[in-house]
Amino acid sequence: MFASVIIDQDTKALNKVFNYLIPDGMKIEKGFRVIVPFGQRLVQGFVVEVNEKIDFDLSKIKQISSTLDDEPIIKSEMLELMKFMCNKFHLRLTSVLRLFVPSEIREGKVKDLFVKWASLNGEIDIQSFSRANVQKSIIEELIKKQKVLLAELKKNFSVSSVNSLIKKEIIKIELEKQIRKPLTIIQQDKKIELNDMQKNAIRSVKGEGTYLLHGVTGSGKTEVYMNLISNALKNKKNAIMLVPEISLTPQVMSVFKARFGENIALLHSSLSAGERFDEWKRIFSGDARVVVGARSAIFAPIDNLGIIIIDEQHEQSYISESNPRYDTFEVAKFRAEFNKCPLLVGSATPSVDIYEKTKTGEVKLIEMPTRANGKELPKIQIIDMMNELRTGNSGIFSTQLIADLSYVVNQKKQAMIFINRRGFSSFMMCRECGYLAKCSDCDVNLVYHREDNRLKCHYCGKQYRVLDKCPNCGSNKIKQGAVGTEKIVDELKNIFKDVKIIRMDNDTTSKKNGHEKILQEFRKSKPAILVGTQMIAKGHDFEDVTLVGIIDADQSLYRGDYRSTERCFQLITQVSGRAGRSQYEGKVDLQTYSPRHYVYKFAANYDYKGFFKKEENIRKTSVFPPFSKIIRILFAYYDENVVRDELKICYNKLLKVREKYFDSIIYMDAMKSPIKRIKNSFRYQIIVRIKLDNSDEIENEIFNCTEGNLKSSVFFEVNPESMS
DNA sequence: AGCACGCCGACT
DNA sequence: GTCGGCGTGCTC
Repeated sequence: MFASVIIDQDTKALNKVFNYLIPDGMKIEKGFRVIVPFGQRLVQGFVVEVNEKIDFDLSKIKQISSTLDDEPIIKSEMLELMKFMCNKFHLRLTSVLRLFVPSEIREGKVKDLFVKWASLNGEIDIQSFSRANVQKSIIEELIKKQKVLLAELKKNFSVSSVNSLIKKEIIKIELEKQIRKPLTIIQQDKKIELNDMQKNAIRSVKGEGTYLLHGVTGSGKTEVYMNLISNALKNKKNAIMLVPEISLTPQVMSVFKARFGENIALLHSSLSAGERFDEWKRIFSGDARVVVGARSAIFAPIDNLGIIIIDEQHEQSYISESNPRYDTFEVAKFRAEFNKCPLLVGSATPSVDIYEKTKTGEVKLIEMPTRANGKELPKIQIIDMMNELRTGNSGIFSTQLIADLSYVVNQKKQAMIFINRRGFSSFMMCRECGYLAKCSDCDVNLVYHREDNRLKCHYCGKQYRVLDKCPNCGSNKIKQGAVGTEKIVDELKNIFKDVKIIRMDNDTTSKKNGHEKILQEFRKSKPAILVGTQMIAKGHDFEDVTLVGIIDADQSLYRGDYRSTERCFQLITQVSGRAGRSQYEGKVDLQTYSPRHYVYKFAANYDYKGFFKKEENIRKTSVFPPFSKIIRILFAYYDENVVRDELKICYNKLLKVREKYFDSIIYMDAMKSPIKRIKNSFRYQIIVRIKLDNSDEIENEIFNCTEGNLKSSVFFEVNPESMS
């Protein structure tokens, strides 16, 4: 018998299977990890197939050295998924396989955790310890308690006495496997009476297929999810639920823990290696039947799925931005089809892409148009910042926002100020000559961070000392430019002297539990103003927040990205949802320099359908996704000439493809990437926009043009989230 | 990825 | 003469 093995080394050259002979008597199945001789050394690999015959020169074949598993670590569903993902996203076999097995397991560095119990090894004659008093009392303790934790014994008596008793084999040690449980707040499960809208939603999800739950903020989507998961469990099936990393807060987790208890496994980025290892094994062994986690939890080794749920479907984080790049929705759809179970995605602001699919019937639409508590959504006021300028206010805050903030402060309530950037101010710029401080390894401007008074590169993390003189012209008029969270906090502190003003962004939450600490502090301070980036927009219910200010709504709008309007709409809706969650009425002040843009009118009226219709129309006439496909091929290498040459080779091949599909290719061009250099690699890219008919075939032909023996790293993306 | 093989310059 | 630089190519 022969085994087809994928070598666990993520290189272009090893992106294929190697055949090995299975030694007599060795148990090998699909999905086993094995050690095989490879060249001059031994390497780890994954068995993906077992065959009787192979198409390979038998004289060159080697034997498998050993196995690492006695049951498949990769189940057959995942092997199918591997093939699907390699095709769909043009990925390497190994990079996909590595997604399925957490590095803690793959590298074998993390082991099961054991606690050591000490007990007496048979009958002991206590009289024989006349001289050794400590040892005597240890034995007395053990007679009394039978079993004592070794660590406790060592702490309460003396380490050396305990050790000598172990050496004399008077004490025996037993190992007990310990499961490392991620810390969660224990909370009582509140059974909530479902309303008709929710009951209807639950009833609508029946049988295979993809469903979109479009429910306004506060319509009670989470209850719907939990009921559907309960139903799956009742039917002896398992479930996966994905949420954006950012909303995996202890609060959210404790709600699920309260409902599903020991059945649940949590997977997210702040687990320790040991916790992740144990959670994964609990899922693998079938002990955990509900997996709740961020993007990568879709690869959880759980079978017999009864439902897959993706919450906040529109979130960018579901499309992996770094390698391997994949779209979680497509993976979830594959797994749902494989398990013949429903896939439910939910959002208050679905992506244009998925909503379009409800029109074609590919996705079934379920609507929850009203809030569960019957409260009105907060009123959104559009504030024209151009008008502020005309009336002589060139500050960050409009007079309206200041007035509303004062009101909130007087009422001892809370407000949130939302801003799109981090850092004190974006860039350091010389007012004399226009010099901008840049990173030496990346083609990006450095960002000033006041907390540690340094300049940082947000792409490679390199840090620099602050400039006091312009290195170009020597002037000392080198200053920060645009507005960031720190600047806003400073200005607010000037206006509201005795009010608690809290900042929350990437910098202040980077420490462990930093997130939680800030939110707790905010929760107990009244009045208070919380200033933050995207992360304040997600899933926190603060009863006393009655005002939300959006400082620079336009930020996301004019970036030349076809998705920027939809993002802007999502952001406003999302942030607005933070105001007036309880009995108090909420208000949103939306500051913009382009108040007449259609996105604001629809957003202010919470008119998703109206927005979708307008946006759909624009995308259709301009032939942008979902009515076309955008392919981006990025080349990166440290030698600029090499990248350019290799890009040219690829482009020349592409010209032939364009000739062949002339009517289908709307646009094709090669250029420098907007960020020309990252981590000392020069970045060049080709953008191709193609019509939808035949697009899979054309996509594959385009992909083929990128293959060949190239020095550059090549990244191939369809409808990328970002072009930089 | 690693490791061998191979082809050129520097030197105990 | 040889030692060692790294560019190229292969690993069932």
